[in-house]
Amino acid sequence: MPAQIPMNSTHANRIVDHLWLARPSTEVAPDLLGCILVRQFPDGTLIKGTIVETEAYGPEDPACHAYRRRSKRNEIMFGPAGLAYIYLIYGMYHCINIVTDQENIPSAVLIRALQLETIPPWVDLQKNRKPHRTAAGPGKLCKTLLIDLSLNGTKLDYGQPFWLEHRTNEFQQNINNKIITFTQTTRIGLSQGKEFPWRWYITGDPAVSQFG
DNA sequence: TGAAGGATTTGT
DNA sequence: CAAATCCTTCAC
Repeated sequence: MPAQIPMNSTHANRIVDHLWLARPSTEVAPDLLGCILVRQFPDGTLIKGTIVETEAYGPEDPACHAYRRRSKRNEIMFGPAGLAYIYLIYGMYHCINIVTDQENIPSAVLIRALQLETIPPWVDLQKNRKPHRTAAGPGKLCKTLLIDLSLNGTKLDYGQPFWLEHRTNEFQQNINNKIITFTQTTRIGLSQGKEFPWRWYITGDPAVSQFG
């Protein structure tokens, strides 16, 4: 049994629930900016990071893995909101998505970059010249948080290998006061569906995986 | 059954 | 700009 952390009321209110994620990915993706992805390991170790860059994928979207048909790889995308859809890309990197919208509507948000609260001790700081870019990019993010295919289909819930927490009040106030702003633009690395502006990031954040 | 290519990253 | 590297998809 993995170590359990007692859930107090402060904590419970912060957990992102499935209903909140059961909306179109294009609505959820910008809302996830500023939310915190928490990774919990079997020994209880927690690594937290603020989401600073996302991309939405959905039905009628030629860039979506499930655009053509349901398959063994993409079937998690058809599941209920709140599952983790993880896939292997270019034979060497993993990417993590949050499944959104209603069941049977293939839809997910790719988490492209985190601003980490603390750098995990297993990260080679010699190699990572800039600590704040340790989780900049979907592949590096999964490498840093030790996320691979074994976690595909996991529910994002308190006590699980990962869960989501809502924005802090301070973060939300900074949005309200326009101290923090978002940029919406086109997605990265696609051959189809390039024209859809379904990528969002925190303007000027140094952990955003790519500018331009 | 085989070939092409990918929601990436790194180093030349 | 090309390599690394493996799984999925699609064509034959």
